[in-house]
Amino acid sequence: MPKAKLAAALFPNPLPAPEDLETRYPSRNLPEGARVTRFAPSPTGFLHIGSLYTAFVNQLTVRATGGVFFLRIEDTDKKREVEGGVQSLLESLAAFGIVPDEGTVRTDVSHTEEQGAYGPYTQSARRDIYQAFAKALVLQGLAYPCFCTEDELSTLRDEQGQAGAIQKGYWGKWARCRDLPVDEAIQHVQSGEPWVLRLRSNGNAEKRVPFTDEVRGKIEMPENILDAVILKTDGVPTYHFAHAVDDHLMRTTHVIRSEEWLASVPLHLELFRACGFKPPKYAHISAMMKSEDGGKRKLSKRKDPEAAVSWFARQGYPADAVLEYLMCLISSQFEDWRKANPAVPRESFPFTLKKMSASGALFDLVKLTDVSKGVIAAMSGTVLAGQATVWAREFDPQLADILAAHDGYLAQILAIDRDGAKKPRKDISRYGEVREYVSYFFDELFKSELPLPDEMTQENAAAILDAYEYSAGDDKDAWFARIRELAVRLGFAASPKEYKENPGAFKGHVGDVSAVIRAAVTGRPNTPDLWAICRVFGEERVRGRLRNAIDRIKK
RNA sequence: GGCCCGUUGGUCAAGUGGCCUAAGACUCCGGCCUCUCACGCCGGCAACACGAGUUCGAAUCUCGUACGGGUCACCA
Repeated sequence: MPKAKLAAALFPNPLPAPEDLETRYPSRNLPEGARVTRFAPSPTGFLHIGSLYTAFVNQLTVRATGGVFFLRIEDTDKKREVEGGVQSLLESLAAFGIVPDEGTVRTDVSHTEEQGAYGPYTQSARRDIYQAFAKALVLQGLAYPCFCTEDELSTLRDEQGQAGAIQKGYWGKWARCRDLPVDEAIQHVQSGEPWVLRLRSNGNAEKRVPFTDEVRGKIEMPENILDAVILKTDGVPTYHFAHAVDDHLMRTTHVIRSEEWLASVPLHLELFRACGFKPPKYAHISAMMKSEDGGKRKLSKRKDPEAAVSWFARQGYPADAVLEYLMCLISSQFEDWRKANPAVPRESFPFTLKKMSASGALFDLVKLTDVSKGVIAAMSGTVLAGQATVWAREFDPQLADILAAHDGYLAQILAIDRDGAKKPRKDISRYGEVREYVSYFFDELFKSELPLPDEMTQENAAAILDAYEYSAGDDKDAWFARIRELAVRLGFAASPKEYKENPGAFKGHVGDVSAVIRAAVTGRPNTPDLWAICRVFGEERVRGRLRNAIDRIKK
């Protein structure tokens, strides 16, 4: 039994039996049609907007079916691992409403723990499981140890590079260790030489393997012929092997991942077959792109700050806005649906993988901004104030201090033209804009300027401010009637229409008179409803601002 | 370079052989509403990558070309 000897030399330590693993992780008992999906990031501590998108689609796929969405940590490459990466990953995901049913789950802000019966969900803790299946492969002659060094491999690549149009990689006559006699292999192992384990591919490049991608439809590719590495020198599996073992044992039904994996499907299919597993369904989602120099390219972690979801938080885009935007990318029908169902949770949207676009979409910040304005417009003043305050505490401490000194004030300000309005204002797209939006309400931030309309002279402005008397008791109609009356008294038209009909007869119109008052109170040419603003200020502060403006003109 | 995927207005996209003189949304430009702005409403600009073929008929099917993207690691 030479193969058994090889297997024993390769794996001297006791390992679970594959059959036992099968019974330990039985088929899931789920309702008909329920799907099992997963999100499987490596813990680099950096959540890419594209990863969020993928995770989101995975979760969405499951929600309507009563299935399971789990999180698996792919930490098989210790070089890329980052301290605290898992924790920050979970936080980022949770902030965007991605909450797995199983796997490594956050239980509170400082603590994570595994949930579910198909664990461990962290690959570094599954070493024995991979090795058990790897050993079984060796026993069947479907895998073999390879002793080629990095140098040998790179000269192999050089030779292939010069050989022209041949398939690159470890196969055929290039696969030197493939046909190493078993005795020799055992000797190498026993002498302590480092080795990797490779799949002994029985693929044929002339044959084609058909499969169905859930978003792209039928695809045909040449069979895999590469003797891919499945166990690295340190005994840890490569992505490909871990994918086969984990997604089989965790009973994943749909592997939804980014497009870059499409090319390795033939390998994955061969791995599933070699292990005796039934392959899952695949869906490959196109990557998010960014336009540059007229072309498009993948959003890059290094070059594009907006590739990181943390960027959106810093800018103050509500997580909800990002998700709503992502929904637009997931299905073009979403916007219509949303218009018809403004308050329905997006999980209820009838979503299908098939409807997803097979081409990569440019990430459109302008569109996000529009969506975000809509999301923020739907918030009450109190809610918006709360969100903005939370944002400020993290990203604008000075603002946070000012807000804290005026408890409840921000909510009053933001309620203007918002709470109860049929057409709430849509001029804030990010929490980061709130500071500028409300600055004139706070004496600490107010810039005393007096932007007057083009035709308005200083004398006329002074006359208006001298004559104007603010009374906090007026309702909106009375308030405006007072301004109109003042306008007429000072030689301004009572309405813009009247002015337009006979411009020569007036100094201007009510709008100009209001503009002067607005400028005096707020320092700005445009604002939300001035009457409401003045109410929030209170009589004393309004009069104070008016007086200051007069002094300014007369100084 | 081999293999694979993709290509409808500036952007996201509907469209699965006749309903397409090609929908909708964002942007941009006009106008209306209006005390300003924002909103809202009305209108406008703007596209089937190219070439062959199949067909009575093609954005839609086939082939080729071009362009874009992915992949070819002991990274995922």
